[in-house]
Amino acid sequence: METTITLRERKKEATRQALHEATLRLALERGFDTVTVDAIADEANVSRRTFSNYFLNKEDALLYGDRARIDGLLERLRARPADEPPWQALTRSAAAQFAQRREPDPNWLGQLRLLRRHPSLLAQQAAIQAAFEHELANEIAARDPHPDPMRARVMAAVFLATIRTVTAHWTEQKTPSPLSEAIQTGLSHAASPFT
Amino acid sequence: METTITLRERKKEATRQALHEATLRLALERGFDTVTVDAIADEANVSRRTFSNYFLNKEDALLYGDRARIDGLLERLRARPADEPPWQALTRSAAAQFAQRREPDPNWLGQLRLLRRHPSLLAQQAAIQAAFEHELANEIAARDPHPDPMRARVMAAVFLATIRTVTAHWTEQKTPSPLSEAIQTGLSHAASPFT
DNA sequence: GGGCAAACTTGCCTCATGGGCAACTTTGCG
DNA sequence: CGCAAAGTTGCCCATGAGGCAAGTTTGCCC
Repeated sequence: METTITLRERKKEATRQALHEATLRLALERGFDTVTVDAIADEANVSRRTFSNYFLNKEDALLYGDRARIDGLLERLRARPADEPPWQALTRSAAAQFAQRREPDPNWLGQLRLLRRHPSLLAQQAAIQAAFEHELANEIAARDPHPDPMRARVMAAVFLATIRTVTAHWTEQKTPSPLSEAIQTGLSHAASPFT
Repeated sequence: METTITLRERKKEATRQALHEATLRLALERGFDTVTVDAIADEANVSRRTFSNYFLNKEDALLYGDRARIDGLLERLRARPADEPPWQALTRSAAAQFAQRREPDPNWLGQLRLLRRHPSLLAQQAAIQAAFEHELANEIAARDPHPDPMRARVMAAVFLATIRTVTAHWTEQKTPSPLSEAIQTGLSHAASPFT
């Protein structure tokens, strides 16, 4: 599943990754909005036109990692026992996803720092998550003995919003505590009655 | 509070409203992405340059109503007794905000229909709400006897995500039941343990 | 190994857009 | 009534998205 078989596909993935990294690197160097797509394409040694073949815009390219991370989360979720209650499956998947690296990827931290300052990135991130919300909601409904579509969607939305919020908050505080802990705390807040 | 005193301010508001409505009208007629800013400005009898003075882009103009609605929500929240527990204050504010009209504004319904089909609108909406999240979180923290900043933010995010999700869901189902009910149900889902 | 088709990249072009600037018009107020 | 502030507009430019067609690379079958 990991190994993309054909050379063509491996190259494609490499290009995509290169563009993503070029975007991040330049954005951190010069500030996100002063970076042009031309510059990014240059940095990745492809034409500007090729950039457009891979990403819709700078935001999209920068947040490519987010897409991957969320995909990972979804995979973990699907791998969990089918009879596990939805919220527990979500929590455990999140735990697995965020616990993996002892110290977080510096690239990712850089991305988060940018995210905080640029509303256009926030918007794009939300759009990415919204696209996932449906799949997430389906997965949730599949585990619910009395599936209520709206409840499933709300749960999916709450889950994603919590992760996004906690991550943002964690980034702003230079908290020494690991992110995975913060996520668990946040999720438990979201899961317990707000009263 | 309602009456803007000066002529200047009334005119400004009228222009803004005209641009918003022109955007909605044209988007419903021709489809959101085939409408140009030029056409909108024309329809509202101002120059394209003036459009830019009021809104960042088409999405922003279309979602002007959302901004207003959210502002209303915040006002209602602030008007509530200071010692009311946060989640209850939120729920009641939402109830007041959504119960007001017996049958929803057809313009708003049109807007919601567009929202569903256009990710760029979803993104913009999320950005608007994100900008709001801080104020909401502050209001929440102010009501919490043991304020935990992260918890307040999570609560704000959960609240907004729930409203957004329920509204979207309600729009997709032609449910005969009123939106305000759906919102209350959704909020109660979000507030009760997901277990 | 050769060769063909599909996939990918690139350059070129066009149209839309955001926003700076400066001239002009409208409104507020002393 | 007249000036200053606020708002509008036209002009301009840098950037961007994406269609199209020519050129290049890769996959695959003979």
